[in-house]
Amino acid sequence: MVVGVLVQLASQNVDKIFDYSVPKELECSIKLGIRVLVPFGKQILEGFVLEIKDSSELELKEIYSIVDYDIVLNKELLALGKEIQKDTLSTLISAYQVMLPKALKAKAGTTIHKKFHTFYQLQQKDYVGTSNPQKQILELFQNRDMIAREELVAISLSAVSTLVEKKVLLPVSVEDYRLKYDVCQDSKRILTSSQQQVVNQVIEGDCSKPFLLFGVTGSGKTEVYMNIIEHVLTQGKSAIVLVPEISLTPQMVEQFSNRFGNQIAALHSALSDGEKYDEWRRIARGEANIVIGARSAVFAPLENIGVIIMDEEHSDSYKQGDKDPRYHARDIAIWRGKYHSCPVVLGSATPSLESMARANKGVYQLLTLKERVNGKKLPDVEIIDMNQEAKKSSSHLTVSLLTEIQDCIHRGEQAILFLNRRGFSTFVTCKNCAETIKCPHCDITLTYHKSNRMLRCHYCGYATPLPKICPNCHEEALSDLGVGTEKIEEELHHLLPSARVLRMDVDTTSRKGAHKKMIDAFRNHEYDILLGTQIVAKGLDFADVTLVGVINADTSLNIPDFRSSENTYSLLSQVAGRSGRSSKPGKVLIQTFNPDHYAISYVKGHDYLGFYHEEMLIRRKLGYPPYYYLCYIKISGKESKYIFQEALKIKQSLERSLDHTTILGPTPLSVFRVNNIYRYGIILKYKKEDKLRQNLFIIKNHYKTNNKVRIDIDFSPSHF
DNA sequence: AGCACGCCGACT
DNA sequence: GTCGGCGTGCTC
Repeated sequence: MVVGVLVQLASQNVDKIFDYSVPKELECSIKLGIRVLVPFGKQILEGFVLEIKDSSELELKEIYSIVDYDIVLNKELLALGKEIQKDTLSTLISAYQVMLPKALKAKAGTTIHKKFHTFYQLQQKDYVGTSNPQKQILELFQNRDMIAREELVAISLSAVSTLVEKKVLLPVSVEDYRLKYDVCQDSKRILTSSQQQVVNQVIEGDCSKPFLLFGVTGSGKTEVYMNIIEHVLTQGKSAIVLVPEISLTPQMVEQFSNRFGNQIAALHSALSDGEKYDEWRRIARGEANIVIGARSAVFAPLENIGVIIMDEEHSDSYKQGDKDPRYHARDIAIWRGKYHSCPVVLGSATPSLESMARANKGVYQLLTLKERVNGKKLPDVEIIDMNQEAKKSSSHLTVSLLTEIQDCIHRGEQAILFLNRRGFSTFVTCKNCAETIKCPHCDITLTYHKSNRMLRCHYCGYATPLPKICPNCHEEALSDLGVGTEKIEEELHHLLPSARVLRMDVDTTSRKGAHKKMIDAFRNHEYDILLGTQIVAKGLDFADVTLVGVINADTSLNIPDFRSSENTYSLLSQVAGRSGRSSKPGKVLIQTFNPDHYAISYVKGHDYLGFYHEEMLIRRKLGYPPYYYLCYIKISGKESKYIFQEALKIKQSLERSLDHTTILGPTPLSVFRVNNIYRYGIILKYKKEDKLRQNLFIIKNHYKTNNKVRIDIDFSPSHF
């Protein structure tokens, strides 16, 4: 017997299948998708068995040993890995490694310490106890087939040992799963008719096309998901639920665990590697049939999937952009949906433009939830023009906002204050007229480089020195902006001394469990105001929050990215959606220097479609997605001149080989030098380019032995 | 990723 | 004459 093995070495040069012969005694343990140890040059490495055959033309070494007796990559995942390699031009090994928990990756450096608990199983069903404790113990087995040692020993230690001696009970070791979920049965709610309609369409409709569930904040999407899953479970199938970042949506996990108990497995970043491994194992063994998790949970080793749900489908956290394979979980979900012939549900209150455009073209099936459950109205949104306010006071909190906060607290209700911190101080704004300086060719905010006092466009490379005076109002008032939550907290203490403020950001929630504690404390009214960044924007559901204040709507608008309007609209809508979710009407105040910008003004009317149509016009005009595909090529290395030369060569080679593609750059990345590595980017825009992957593959191949140049390719980057 | 092979500079 | 620099290439 001969096996084809892919070694766990993340190097392009070794990313191919090597043949090994199998010693006779190991033959019966060989299966596709297990890991084996193989001699590789002078070292012994772990690898995946991808092929099993009778012979090979080469002279072969023998497999050293077998690592897994259970398959780690099933047939589906093996096929999916090849697809990912083809699609993203990543190495095959990176595609497989991203599917598995870190603990299964070679050289993780962490050993898994399993905890075992002893349980007892009934061996002889007809045995009747001879003593009272024995009878008591045996009675417990009437409706359970496995009982923990502690429970039985509590009745009588000696009776347990007698029963074991008589072979009535069998002790078994069971891995101690670190996470337990308890079911609480009464968490089911009755669906509204529109919710029910959506559920029916998913479970009865045509599942060959993904569904886009467009539902306003508070329309009860989670309840819809749970009902679909309930139906899927009755068919004996399993489900995957993807969430942007599970630590941001603890309430969702709670709802699911209340409803489905131990059937769920949660995979998220707050778990240790060991805990992730436990959960992954439970899934692989079929002990959990609902998987909830962030991006990589889309690879959960479930069999017989009945539905894949992606909540907040617009979130850019679904795209892995920092390392290979640069995949989008949405694409993987759709691929797996096809494989299992099951529905894929993409849910959002603010769908990505790509998805909505596909829905409009009929590529996705659009499902809509227009209203909040129980007929609750969406909150009133008021926009505060900071251009006027900034002249009156230098505070970040306007009088109108402070007054509303005060009123809200007096009514015994709560407020969320959102500080938009993205794009922190890399752009320049005029303090007098609020003008931000844009690229004349790209309609993109220029990025300010402090080191050489230049403004630069990261799309086309245009650069200009930072002017002394504002080109719009000719005042000498240009400055870069930046505020932190600490600063706002200080101001609040000063201006509203009696208000109890809970500050929540990366610094305060980094400790394990801190996030949940804070949420509970806020829910229990230990605080009046929840102040935070992105972390307070999404998924939270507090009944008594009737006011949401956005301190600075503009920061996300000014980041130099073609998606900045989309991200801003989506973010503001999501934050706004935190207000007035229960019986009391909600209000939202948005402080902005750009009150007339469409990404902000459409939030006022909760008019996603209005925003969508306006943004689509701009995308078409500027040649961005969804009208064009993008591909980003990053060329990096230690010698900046040489890197630029090579980047130029790549551009020229692409110009020669591609017919229907716009090629921009090479331009230096916004952070040009990182750890003394210089980086250039080339952007490709295309509608249809059959030869693209083939040509990029050749380029990547060409540089794989050149350790002075590193090439990273990202198809459909979420940002540059 | 390692590790060997290989062909050029400064040393016991 | 040798030790050692890291460029190039291979690992079934």
